[in-house]
Amino acid sequence: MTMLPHQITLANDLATAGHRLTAARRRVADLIGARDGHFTAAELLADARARRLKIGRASVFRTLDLLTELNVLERVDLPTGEHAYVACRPAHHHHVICRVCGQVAEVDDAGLDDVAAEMERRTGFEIDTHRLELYGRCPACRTERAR
Amino acid sequence: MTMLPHQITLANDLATAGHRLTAARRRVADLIGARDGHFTAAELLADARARRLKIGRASVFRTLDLLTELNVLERVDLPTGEHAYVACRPAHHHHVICRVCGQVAEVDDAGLDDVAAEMERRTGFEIDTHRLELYGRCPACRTERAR
DNA sequence: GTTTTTGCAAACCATTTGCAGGGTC
DNA sequence: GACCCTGCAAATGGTTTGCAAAAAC
Repeated sequence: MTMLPHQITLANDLATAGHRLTAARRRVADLIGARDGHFTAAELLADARARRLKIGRASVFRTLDLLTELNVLERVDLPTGEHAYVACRPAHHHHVICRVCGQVAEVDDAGLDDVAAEMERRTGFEIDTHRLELYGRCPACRTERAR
Repeated sequence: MTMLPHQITLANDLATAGHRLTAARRRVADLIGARDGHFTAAELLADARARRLKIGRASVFRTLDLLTELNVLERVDLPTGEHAYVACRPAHHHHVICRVCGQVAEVDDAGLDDVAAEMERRTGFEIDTHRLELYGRCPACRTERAR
């Protein structure tokens, strides 16, 4: 449930997982670190262009995939249908997403397992995974004028 | 938590919501009714072609959007990243999706609200929506050989 | 008759892939 | 030096759009 800078971690994770620490990857990691909240591949690409960084479209996608595999990035589907990514620690589970500013907070299961168990009981399904995404307004955006 | 035939409903809903009940829409509704579990736009299109029904690609997408707006269809994002649709009642509920056969069961909140409330408390966010998708194996696929 | 829908094809957008050159270990 | 990674541009796959003809009300 915290929002930490991840850029250092990102680069590290790449290196330690037996992947080469290249300029392109470092740039993508920086761009991600410079953002907070969720972001799409397109936004990252735009950021890169804005900063006049030379990164190929494909490399951005490839790096995003790689980081997702390493579990330092997670892909979420926004209610709009867009695919976004959020940086997060490799254990954690669910995301609360601010629909005003895009800020993301992480929360642990907080009893969700029990709910899943209950649903398992009711449906007869054997449930092995679940995805929960919550949307609302972050503390900052809440106070900012009733709106 | 049931799986009912929806085709009749689908057509009805269209008509009563001030939309024209056209051949194309009726065909899409039939195709949806003939499926159980989730399906993608592409699958529906394939079904139509298989049955030699004349429906334009665009009409399928347009009808799908329309039905989604009417809340008789819901769009879910499979873990694979695919977009699928499931027919369902226009109330708040969640889906349990069988990863073997694609069968979908509906469940109501079963205590999720409390979990959400807890997460609200912990993060300071004001949560107004959530999406939960559960994946596993349905009763039928469970019994079908340990696998 | 007016307004909504359709089907088609082209347009679009996001993501992927093949490949030759360049960088990293 | 070997292998991994990059950038590019072209290919792809899914979804949308513009428009004139056709259907619904």
